[in-house]
Amino acid sequence: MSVRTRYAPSPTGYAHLGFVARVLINYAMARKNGGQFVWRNEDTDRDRFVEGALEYNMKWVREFGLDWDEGPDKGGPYAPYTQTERLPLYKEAYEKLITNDNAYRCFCTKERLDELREMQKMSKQQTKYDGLCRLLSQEEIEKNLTEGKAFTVRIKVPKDRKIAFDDIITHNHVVWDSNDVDDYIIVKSNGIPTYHLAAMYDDVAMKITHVFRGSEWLATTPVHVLILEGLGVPKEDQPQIGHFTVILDPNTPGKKFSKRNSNFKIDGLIIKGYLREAILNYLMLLGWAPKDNRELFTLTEFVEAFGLGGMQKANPTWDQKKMDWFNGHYSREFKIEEYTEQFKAWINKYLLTANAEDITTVLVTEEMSQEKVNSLIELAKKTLEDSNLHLKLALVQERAVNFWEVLQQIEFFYIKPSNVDWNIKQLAKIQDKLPEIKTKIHDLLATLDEESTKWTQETWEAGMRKIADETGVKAGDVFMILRVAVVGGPFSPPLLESLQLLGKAYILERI
RNA sequence: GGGGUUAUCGUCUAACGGUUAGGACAUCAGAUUUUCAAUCUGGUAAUCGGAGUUCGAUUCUCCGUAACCUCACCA
Repeated sequence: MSVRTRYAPSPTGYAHLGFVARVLINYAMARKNGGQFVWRNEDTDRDRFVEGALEYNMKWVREFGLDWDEGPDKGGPYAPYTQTERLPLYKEAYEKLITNDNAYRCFCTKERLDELREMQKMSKQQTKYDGLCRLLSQEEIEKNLTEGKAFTVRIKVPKDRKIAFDDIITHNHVVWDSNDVDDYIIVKSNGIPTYHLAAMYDDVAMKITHVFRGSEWLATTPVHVLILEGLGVPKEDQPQIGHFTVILDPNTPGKKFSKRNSNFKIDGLIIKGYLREAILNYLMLLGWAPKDNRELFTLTEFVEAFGLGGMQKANPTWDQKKMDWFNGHYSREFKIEEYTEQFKAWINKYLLTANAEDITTVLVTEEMSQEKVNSLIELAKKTLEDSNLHLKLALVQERAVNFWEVLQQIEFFYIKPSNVDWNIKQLAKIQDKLPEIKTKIHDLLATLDEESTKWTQETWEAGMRKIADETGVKAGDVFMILRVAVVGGPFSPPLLESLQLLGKAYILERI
């Protein structure tokens, strides 16, 4: 039997990187085994439905280079792949469950349920349905039905039984006492099934062999086992189920990473100019590790190396430093032409198309104002026109973590630094000599003809060292003075190479 | 409170019941260097606690502890 996995999000919100991590596992499992990967649209919650969420989430998963074989957008042999288009199927299923006494209609009102729960909480009892409607006679049920009373359908959990399943990720044999399991509602009073019924029914109907889902589903797994049994699905036709970890936020220890952290927005890192392959690679290793501890994987290499044995049980914490390291690694691997193309693609595709809100939440920080962000975006447009862009990028490629940093590091090539900060540690002791040295550097460069053979880094360097001798300061300090004048601060790409690209007029204007 | 899951350096993790408990990121020191990086070399750093099984426990069992998930007509 062919391996089939699925990713089944509900279109109730916008995806975050946790989505991508989960798709990655399902995708790898299917691809590794030559099977199919299915996208199913679980839109049974009409109240929380968000228009456009499905399309948005699909678009971004695709941006990461992940694709699926069957889904609401492309159809397939088990269509439809949107649950609200499958309602008649579920109806048939739950009627069968009722007929076979695996489920029952519950006419309790929301108010009674709320009251019941309140009372149980107050008396520190387990909050659980009390089973009142289990007691209804056939006559009472018929009467309620003819009166048109609204009802939900609940799973009828048997008494005094063990319910067990084997988790294919944690490799646990998990056992529940059925008396601890609630009679969950599997069909709402509007006739639409809840996750429990719809997902189980569809996994079987779509011949899904392996279900990888979040650990939030572990607690309701006994319900799912019961539904599968009640539906009469033989063991060998049931999907195998595994629960995987959630990614934790280092800023709020022990808490799930949320989209509120802009680094976890699905497009947050992308807008900052991180590379897809780097993000993907980092995500692979959050929750999975190979026996040999290899860390660098392309998507195809990951698929090749993937195995259930490497799945982790404990929740990992996001480490931005490691994310940065991966991005630096992949950035440095590019030839400069490719790197330049990637940079331009980032500007065109992500930076300039991002909406104002995304820009603000992702790029504006304590250190960077909205005005600064806006001016850098203007700069980004300008770099697109620069035929010498690749020469500048070559100087910053190995020292920037992401493209947004690149932009900041090449800014001085285009814009004269507005607030030059001379108050730096290295120059603290020679503040009084600054004017003299600046004049000498200016003279040195001003007297050289840009067209002449003397206009070289060697000449500059020799001249700079001579100035150092004459004024009795360290050569490094003289270089630093020139650096601060030209760049505006103590950090820069290689100085002389930068000057060469800048040109004489621009240098003299600044020193 | 009930049920379930998890626990190795700061972080991600490796270790048929037998290793000086390994690697990566981070960190520290050194080399290189006109700055910052990058690169190279080296160092610091961990088995949650307590019993038990065993010749021997990071690994198996039990008891604690902590964290997470769940206890909705949400998924």
